[in-house]
Amino acid sequence: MTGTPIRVVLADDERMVRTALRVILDAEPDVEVAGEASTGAEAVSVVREVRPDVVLMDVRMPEIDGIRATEQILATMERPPRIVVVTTFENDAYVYDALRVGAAGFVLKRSAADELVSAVRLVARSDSLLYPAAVRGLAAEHARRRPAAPPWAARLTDREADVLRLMATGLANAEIAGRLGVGPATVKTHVAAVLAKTGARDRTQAVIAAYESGFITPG
Amino acid sequence: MTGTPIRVVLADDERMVRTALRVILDAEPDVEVAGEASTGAEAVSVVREVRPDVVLMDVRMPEIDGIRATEQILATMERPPRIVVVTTFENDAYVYDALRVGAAGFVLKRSAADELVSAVRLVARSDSLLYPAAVRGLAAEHARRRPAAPPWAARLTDREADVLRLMATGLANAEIAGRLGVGPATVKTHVAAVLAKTGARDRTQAVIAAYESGFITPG
DNA sequence: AACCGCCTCCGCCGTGCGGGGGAGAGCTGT
DNA sequence: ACAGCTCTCCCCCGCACGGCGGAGGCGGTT
Repeated sequence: MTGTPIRVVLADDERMVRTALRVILDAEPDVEVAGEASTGAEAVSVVREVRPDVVLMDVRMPEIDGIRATEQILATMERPPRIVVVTTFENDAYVYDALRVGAAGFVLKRSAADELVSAVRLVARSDSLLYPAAVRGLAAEHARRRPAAPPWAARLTDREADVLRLMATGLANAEIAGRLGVGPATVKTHVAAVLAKTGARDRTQAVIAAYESGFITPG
Repeated sequence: MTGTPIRVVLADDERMVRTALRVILDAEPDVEVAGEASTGAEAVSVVREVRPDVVLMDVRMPEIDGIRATEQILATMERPPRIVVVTTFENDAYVYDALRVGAAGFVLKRSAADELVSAVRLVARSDSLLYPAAVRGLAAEHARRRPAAPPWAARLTDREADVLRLMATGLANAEIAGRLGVGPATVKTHVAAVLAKTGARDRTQAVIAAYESGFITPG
């Protein structure tokens, strides 16, 4: 626990917010504020320079907003820091964009001090805890709301279509079986039927066919 | 801090996992394991009975899976507990469903002990920290939009990107090898790297990730 | 009744796949 | 000179996958 402290960079256009955050974080022995930035562009350069563990990034900032700054940092650095987006409103539309470009999480400005500190510690030393990369695919996931009638769709039975949809979410046969409440052998039968009817050689080709034909759609 | 302990219910079909979780949590003075369940149906009834603060819910369970158990608990209780989904794979498709039905978060089984404890404490006493209720509106509200650059695309090497593209056309390893003019063993190495970096369990999940992230597009 | 499509499940079996190592060559930046 | 990354290739191993054939039940159609 008493190793090197968690190095944090604060990016917010309001000085008051920055100092508030700094006061909170400086009170913690294992956290060190390594830099500050007041614009998105500044944030990018400061982060590149000091190479922190965590960045607290405001969404609304002049020149470049927090989203694009996040995007640039994650895209251009080889070992990028974990970026926590700081926002005022829970339903801020920016939040969704932040998640999509790869932010590790977000905190509300009205959060209690210890919640903020918890968040920093959490993202600093866990790359797989609450809502990781998976969330970023969520938007795409739920956009699958458009049946487009592929040529072979009519030939698939209801059950086979169910199985194909679950295959296209990356599930293994045993998992599909659990989901549908049937035995693994049954799933294998349906999978075989799907492969035959779609002309696919394996489940991967079947999933590709499902995407390409519009049977299922990405975001 | 020294009020009533956080009461936790463990739901997992494997006894070993349950005891492991129990050992970890019992070591914490402010956490108390109030009950265990080995099936989804049992989880629902146990949770109703002991009324815990937090439920650690496995996704894969007999009778009723963790998703439906979560759904039932949240739907039928007036003050439902916070439910943390426990999963093995970061990209487990169940995760999306878990979020949609209202899970508070999820942890990976390979997480460190203190990460688990942090997660329990976090969800127990914060309803507005990392990824709160707002995320659940994501599926409904923020259905479409462009995924932009996937966070892992930058981390793929040129060769790995080549391999992923060929994987996404349905080619087997040997075929990719022939296409790239290298040996099959080399392709296997690249495939393994792609799986690791995308968090995919097998080539099918990797291809799905490629589609969903916009790395490749249908048509 | 006879037929047929669909769903459910059971074996057996070969193999491609993915995890776990390791290793050498080349190239870059310090 | 050295570390670090990438690309190349090798081994062993366990297992999920997919191909094969077979079977029973159930509901429609003829």
